[in-house]
Amino acid sequence: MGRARTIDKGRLFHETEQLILSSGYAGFHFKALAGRLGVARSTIYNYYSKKEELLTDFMVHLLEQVVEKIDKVSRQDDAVEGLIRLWGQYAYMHQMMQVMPYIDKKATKQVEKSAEKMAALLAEMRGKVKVILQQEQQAGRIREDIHIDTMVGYVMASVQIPVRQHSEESWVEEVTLLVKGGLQK
Amino acid sequence: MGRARTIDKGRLFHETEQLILSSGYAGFHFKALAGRLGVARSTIYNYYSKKEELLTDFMVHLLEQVVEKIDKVSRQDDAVEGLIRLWGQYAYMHQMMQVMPYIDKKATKQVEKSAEKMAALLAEMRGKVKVILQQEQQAGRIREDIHIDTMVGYVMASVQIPVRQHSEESWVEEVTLLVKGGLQK
DNA sequence: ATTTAAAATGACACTTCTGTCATTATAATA
DNA sequence: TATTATAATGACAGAAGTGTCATTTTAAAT
Repeated sequence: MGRARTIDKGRLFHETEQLILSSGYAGFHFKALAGRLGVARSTIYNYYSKKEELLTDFMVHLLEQVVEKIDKVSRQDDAVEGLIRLWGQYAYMHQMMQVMPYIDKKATKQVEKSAEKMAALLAEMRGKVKVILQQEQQAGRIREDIHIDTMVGYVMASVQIPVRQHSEESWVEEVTLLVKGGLQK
Repeated sequence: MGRARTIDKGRLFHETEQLILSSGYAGFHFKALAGRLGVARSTIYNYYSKKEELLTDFMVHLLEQVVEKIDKVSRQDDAVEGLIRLWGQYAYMHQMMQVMPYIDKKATKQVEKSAEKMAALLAEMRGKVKVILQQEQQAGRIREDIHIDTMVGYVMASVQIPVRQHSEESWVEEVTLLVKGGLQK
């Protein structure tokens, strides 16, 4: 019994993502979110009592998705290409992550907890990339004259290479060539 | 005659930069800025009547510096290494640029004008990097099987490889090796 | 049809940033 | 020392976001 809910976590997350991508952290507030959802602002407080809680909860959700996919990638044949392909799919994640530093992590206990989880997931992500590169090193496919953490940073940074003048597939192809072989002939 | 100014554009720019680097766009407002400068908030309005004007004016200033330095780099022996070294010096510029999308560019005519100039300077920057890469191609030092714009994006993205566990010099060295030669042995 | 539990809502008080302006302070000049 | 031009300041009104709560709406159960 009782009245049926008009919004669910799925829509909440989807509109949160869209709002941040279009307006950034400064433009992310419950008034704008309510407008997108077609409900009154106060309605959102029935789901999350602070915008920081909604945001960090969503971020954790997003990172968990990506970490899971990295696991699949690491079991693939060409793991480096797999990573680049994953970056292509989650290119917007990076933009989402950039709002992290501005979140007041001490807003509530819940936020604090989610923030810790986010940090842990990001570390896990870097760790998994590192393992992949080390596997490639052992297979003799990757150089050993450079600090492994620099190479991890290098692979992670490639997510930011802008695309989208050609197809996503050709982006993956070209970026993989560059990350593996560099600029040189 | 008249009272002497207590702040100048140099300090204004410096504190603007520091404030954005530490608090992002959300934390950039005249109250915080006045605190850093040690003056009343209303004092800043004697210099800039909108925060968007101050911000865009500063951005133009910053971009002009970098564009000028790219010119020097392009006349260097190893231009690609020169670019990476420049990225090392201006690593924070990228973080500054990320606030651009959130600026209300129609705040005033002045802001509109500066925003146009910023876009032009960014395009000029990319253009200069492109020319450098084309020169390297003609010298036979760089591959020709990948869209030039993808390569420009690749070089620009390398600014985001995190450093700073080792020295800045070893960052330049390692990142140059990676950008030129990739991960492969 | 009535009851009821849960969800949605609008109104209210609060906080923070914005932009202006009359007043006050100060350095140079007469 | 008195004058004057310019800079700095605090106070004010306004705009926008936050979080709460009493009231209203609605779907299901009786």
